[in-house]
Amino acid sequence: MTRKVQARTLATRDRLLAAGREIVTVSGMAGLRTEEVVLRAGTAKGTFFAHFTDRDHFLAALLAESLAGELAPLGAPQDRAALMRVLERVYVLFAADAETVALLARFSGPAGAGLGLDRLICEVVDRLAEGLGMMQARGEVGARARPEVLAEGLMALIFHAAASAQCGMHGDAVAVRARADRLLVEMAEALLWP
Amino acid sequence: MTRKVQARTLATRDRLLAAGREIVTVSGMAGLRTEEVVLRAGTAKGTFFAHFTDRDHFLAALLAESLAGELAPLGAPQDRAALMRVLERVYVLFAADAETVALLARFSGPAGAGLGLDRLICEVVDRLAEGLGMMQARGEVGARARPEVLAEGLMALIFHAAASAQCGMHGDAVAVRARADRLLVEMAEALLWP
DNA sequence: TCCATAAATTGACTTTGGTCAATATTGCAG
DNA sequence: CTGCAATATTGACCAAAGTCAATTTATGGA
Repeated sequence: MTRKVQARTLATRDRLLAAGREIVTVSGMAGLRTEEVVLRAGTAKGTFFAHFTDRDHFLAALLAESLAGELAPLGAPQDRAALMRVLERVYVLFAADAETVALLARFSGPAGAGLGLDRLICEVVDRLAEGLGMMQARGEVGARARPEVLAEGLMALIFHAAASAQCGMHGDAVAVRARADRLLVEMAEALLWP
Repeated sequence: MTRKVQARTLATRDRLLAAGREIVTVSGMAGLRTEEVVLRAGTAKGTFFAHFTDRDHFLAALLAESLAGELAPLGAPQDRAALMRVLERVYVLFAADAETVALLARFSGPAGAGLGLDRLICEVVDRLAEGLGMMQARGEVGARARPEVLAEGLMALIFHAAASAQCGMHGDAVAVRARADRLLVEMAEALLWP
């Protein structure tokens, strides 16, 4: 017989996530140790892995929390300029650091179902598609593809630009970033050309 | 004073890579243990890490070897049909498994400089751009962006489709794959529309 | 209230990636 | 050929993720 989730369970999960949040703000995702998480949360190691499949799933949950707060305010863009602002904003969030890029690559698709990240991305795509549909109706954007396809294409460009912007240990990080940025804009223009 | 690379060094590196190749064909990338690699190669653990930064860099080197053999035969596509065949081929190679997708996401950009993967991708992009340039001249493909930009955009779409095709533990893997496949084609058409 | 059992938690233990001071081998100048 | 400095190799050791049998705690029916 299957029972309802205990309040205790949710409380423990929240304590773990809160601990994770604290650590990430101080040491970044790369510096997060599960030992330290359970220490701060006041649980045993096993509890951590009873709640989250592995370290990466935990980080993905933290990232989803954090991105949700940033992405929620972004509504459907009403014109080309607003669209480009949204793309730029999402790109900046996604390219924040190498960990973020890796987590998004791994969990933003169907593989991340149930973690929050996938739904988050879907919502952004839906809002983009909504805006694109209106722009297509006004002839502001080409109608060579359905709005949903265009929206997903734009997300693909953002992911790619974010990945490209992750320059390992080069000194020319700024140049690489600028190039990725420009590429995103040029490709978006090509895709949207009326 | 800096000396020339010893033959011994290259031999050791080759033994490690050969061992890795064997293991991957049997157990896949996820099943590769560094212990087993050095056991088969007949070296100490430390030698492995003297040659490769970490396990992922080693896997990236293996992947680069393997992809090089597959990508080299692909010339510059002469027309739209040939272009779509190349895209499909590259997509299939990249979407082979979750490890491949993750490695490409991490090392195909500037972060993977010197590992071979980045150059491999660049070569494909260059050949695509070459073909696209000719097609643009014939009016077969839209000239809304420079050929190099279009080529990189197409690679972005391939990466995205490959990532989307990685369905964790769902039974509907086939449906997900088909959706990713269709998306790639539709977005490519939108980008190339004359 | 009481008990059977599902669910949650524990922490010692295992696995595995990665380090490093010590050692062995090689290239090269004299 | 010889000695020395650069390079390569070694393997014991460490750090941290992840496991699991045992234990505790909550739930819902009788």
